[in-house]
Amino acid sequence: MLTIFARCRVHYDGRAKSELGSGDRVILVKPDGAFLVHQSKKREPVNWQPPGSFVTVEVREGLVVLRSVRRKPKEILEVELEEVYLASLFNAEDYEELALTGSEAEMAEMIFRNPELIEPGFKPLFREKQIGHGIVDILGKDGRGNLVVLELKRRKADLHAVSQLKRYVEALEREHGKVRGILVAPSLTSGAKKLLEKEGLEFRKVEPPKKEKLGRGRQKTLF
Amino acid sequence: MLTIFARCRVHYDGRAKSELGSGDRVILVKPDGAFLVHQSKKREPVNWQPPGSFVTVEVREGLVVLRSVRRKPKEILEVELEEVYLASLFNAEDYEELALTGSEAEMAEMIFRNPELIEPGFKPLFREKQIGHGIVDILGKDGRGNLVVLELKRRKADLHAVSQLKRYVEALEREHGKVRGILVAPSLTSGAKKLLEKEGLEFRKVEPPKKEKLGRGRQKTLF
DNA sequence: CCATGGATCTCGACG
DNA sequence: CGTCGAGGTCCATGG
Repeated sequence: MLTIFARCRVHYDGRAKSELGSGDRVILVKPDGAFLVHQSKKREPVNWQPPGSFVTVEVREGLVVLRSVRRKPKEILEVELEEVYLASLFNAEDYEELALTGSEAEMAEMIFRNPELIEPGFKPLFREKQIGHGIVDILGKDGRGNLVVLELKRRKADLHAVSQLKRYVEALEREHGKVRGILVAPSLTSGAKKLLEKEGLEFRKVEPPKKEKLGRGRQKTLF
Repeated sequence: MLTIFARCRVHYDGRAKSELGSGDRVILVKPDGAFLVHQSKKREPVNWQPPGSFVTVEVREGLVVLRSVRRKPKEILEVELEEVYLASLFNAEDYEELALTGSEAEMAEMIFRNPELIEPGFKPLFREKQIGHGIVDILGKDGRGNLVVLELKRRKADLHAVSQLKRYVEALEREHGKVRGILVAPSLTSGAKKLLEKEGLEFRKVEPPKKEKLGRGRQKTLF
């Protein structure tokens, strides 16, 4: 990894186009082609290039210019180095992957193992099931044999989540009869609650589970 | 800005929970409280804390531990430094803001200045208009006096965009009569096209404009 | 390659 | 502060 502290200008053209005037930034170039330009504020880089991009260095009018090019979509990022304060190369050895818990995927596993979290008699049948217009989180049946669609959210559900659920319910109702739609989340925004009620959809309060023992991130390759 | 190259372990608990075993990473701590841990791959930090978090340093069992705490939601990030290869402090002076063109906001401006991009006789009336369930990009009327909702996307529109548009149309049709919904984007995904047609919604191909002369980012405060 | 949807999304705007 | 939606979103997963 190459890290540079420098006063620089940045030019980007691709999906959009941007200019950034002269100022001090941290530049990070990763071996996979990822390229980051960070100002002294915010979590997000002010400019960047994703992994798979290719870096070159050239001198233009006495200035060193870093140029990162991405194919498909065609994007070009150029950093004019006006004054380099420090440049360092870091050969990072890292064989570890992040192990994370509390995801929506774990909510789904929990519901499959414990369907009464939704309601007594609920039977989950499919996971990530492709239907007419989209991919349903969980498709199952209730105690009376009605088709039930679950839309899971690991955090507070908003209007978008309700629209998503409604789209699935309507797609399924074209082939089957009445279909129940249940939004499963820790909570709802005020607007989501209003729309949910108006559309005749349901809500179950469920928190994403946090495992105590976190496996290695590699575990995911075992499935 | 503080930058550290180190072999470290990372522990996070908050909205989710994660563990990252020992390996070499770049750690970036910004004066606004943003805290980033980067592995040698990907554009995204493997662990982070957003701006507004507070960093402390402590020594635990002979190891230096960086601890970043966020209030609301309560989140804790801890980095155990096992071996520090380099640590540097960079006093970055930067008064420039990014000037970006090609955004959805600029698509909207273009349509207000040039409504026939949608169709002859179209009259845009409101921008970012709050309606029953959400906020409409552009609300206007067509040549025959019908209410028209535009949903703009700066890139290829997907199923999600169609659901959004449909939600707006249905909310408006509760009060007014027939309402036309038009998705305005450079292109559509296959699934979006199918759903759009089934729902009786329309599509107009429009590319986000790229300005030639980019103003300072500050310009946005003038509106 | 495209399509789909999650994310510790982040970020800005508005009420 | 919560709600809402954009984003050069990035990213993994399937077809």
